Amino acid sequence: MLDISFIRDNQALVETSMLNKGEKEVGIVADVLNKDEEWRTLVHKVDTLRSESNKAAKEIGALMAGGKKEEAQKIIEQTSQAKEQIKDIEETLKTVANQRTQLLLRIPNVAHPSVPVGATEEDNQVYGTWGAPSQDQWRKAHWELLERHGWIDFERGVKVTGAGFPFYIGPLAQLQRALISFFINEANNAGYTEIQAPFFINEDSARGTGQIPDKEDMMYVIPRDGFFAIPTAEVPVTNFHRDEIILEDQLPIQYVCHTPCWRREAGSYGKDVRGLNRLHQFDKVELVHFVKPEDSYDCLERLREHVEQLLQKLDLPYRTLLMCTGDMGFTQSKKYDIEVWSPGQERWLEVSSCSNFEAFQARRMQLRYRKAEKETEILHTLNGSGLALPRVLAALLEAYQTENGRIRVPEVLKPYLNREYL
RNA sequence: GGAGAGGUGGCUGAGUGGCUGAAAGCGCUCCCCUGCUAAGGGAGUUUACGUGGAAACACGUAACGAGGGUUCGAAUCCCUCCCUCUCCGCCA
Repeated sequence: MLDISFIRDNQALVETSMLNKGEKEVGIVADVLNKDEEWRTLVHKVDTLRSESNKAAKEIGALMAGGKKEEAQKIIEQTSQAKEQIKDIEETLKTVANQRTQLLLRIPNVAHPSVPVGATEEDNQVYGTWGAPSQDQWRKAHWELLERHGWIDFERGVKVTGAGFPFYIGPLAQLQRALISFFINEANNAGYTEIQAPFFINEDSARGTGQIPDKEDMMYVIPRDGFFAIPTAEVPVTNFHRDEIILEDQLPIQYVCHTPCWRREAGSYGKDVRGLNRLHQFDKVELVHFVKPEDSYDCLERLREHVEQLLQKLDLPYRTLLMCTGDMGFTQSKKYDIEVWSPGQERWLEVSSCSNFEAFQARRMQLRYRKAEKETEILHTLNGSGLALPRVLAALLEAYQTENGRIRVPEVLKPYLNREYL
C-alpha cells in the first residue's frame, strides 16, 4: 500500500498512475483522502476525550487515597457521560479506520517514471534479446518428446489429484532436480542465502505481499486451518521479516528459496496450457531482496542480470521485456519479464519476472530498517524467479533434442547428471 | 489430541488495581574522569498514530502475545483465541 501522506501530496499523480495501470476507479483516491480526513478528526476527538478522562481518573485516585470519597464520587458521575461518548466514537473510529485501509489497499503501486505507459502486453518494450532462436521445422514440442519417452504422466496425475498435477518420471525428474541445484548454487555463488520456507501461509502473510485482497482467487485454500498454499515462495520469504526492524548494517539481505508453487489458474484454458506450459503445481527457485530505498533500482538491474545469466549458461535464447504500466500488476513499481525461446512451439515462454515493489509490500508488513541516525524507515523489497522450472524444462528439452529424438545434457548440468544424454 | 506451566522493553527479569511505558541487571549510545590497560562517574536508550513545527522537538493517545469484558482507573481481575515449554499419547 501507498503512504497516505504521499497520496495527500500527490493526488493527481496517484490518479494518473492508476489509470495507466488500467484501474479505472480513480474515485477511490479522493475517497481515501476524505476517509483519512474523517479518521483524523475522529482520532483527535477521541484522543482529547481520553486525555480528559485520564486526568479525571488520576484525580479520583488522589481523592480516594485522601479519603475524600464523596468528592471522588462527584467526579465519577461527571465523567460517566464522557465515557459513553468515548465508546461511541471508538466504535465509529473502528469502522472508519477499517474503511480507510480497505480503500488504501485498493490503490495500486505507482509505476517508476522509466516504465512505459501502455494498456496491454502489446505495449511492453523488448529490453533485450540474447541468442538466436532456432526455427528448425523438425523440432518437436516438449510434450511429444516427453510422451515418447514416457517421462511425464498427466493421466495418473488426473487420477491422483486433478488436471495440472502431473508426475515427472525418471530422467525428467532428474533433470528438474539438477536444474534446481544449478539455480540454487548459482544464487549461492552470487551471495544469496539459501532458505527453505513453509508451503502454507496464513492470511496475514497473504495480505503482506498483496495476494489479498487483490488475487485471492489464484490461491488454494485450506479452510480448516486458515491457510493458503503458497502461489510463490515470494510470500513466505518476504513475510519472513514482517513486523521487524532490521539494522542498517545487515542490509542488503538476499535469499534464494526453492518451493513448489500452487496456482488455481482459474479461467485459463486453451492452447497455451499444453504440456508443461501452465500447471497448477510447479517448482520454482525464487530470489528475494530487502534493500535500502536508494538501492532498489540498482538492485533490480542486478537481479535481472543474474536471472539472464542463468539462461545464458544454459545456452537458451531469451528476450527481456520491460513491462508497461498496464501489464505489470498491482503491487509492482517496475518489472521485467524474461521469456525463454521454445523452439518446438516457436513461441516465447515467461520463465521469470523481476520486480521492484519499492515500499509497497514493506509498508503493509511494517518492515523497516533502522538508520545509523536512529530513525526508522520502510525498506524496499524485490523479487524475481530464478527460475520457474517447467517452462525451462520445456524450452530445454526442445532446444537440446536431436533429430533422432534424444535429449542432450547441457554443459553446465553435466556435473549434476554425469552423462551426455538424458 | 489430553494434563500442567507460561507469554512483560535488544536480552535477563520484577511487577496481583492508581504514583508503571514499565524496577533492577546486562547490552548499547553519548559525555566526564583516568598519561596505556583494567576500573570509575553521569546522561540517554520501544514503537505506532495524531496535533503543532522548516527542523530539532514539544504535547496528546495507544501498546506488557491477540481480541473482547469488568472498573472512575488494568501489565495486574474475568472470557475467548493464538503461541511457547514440560509430561502423556501419536507419529516422518
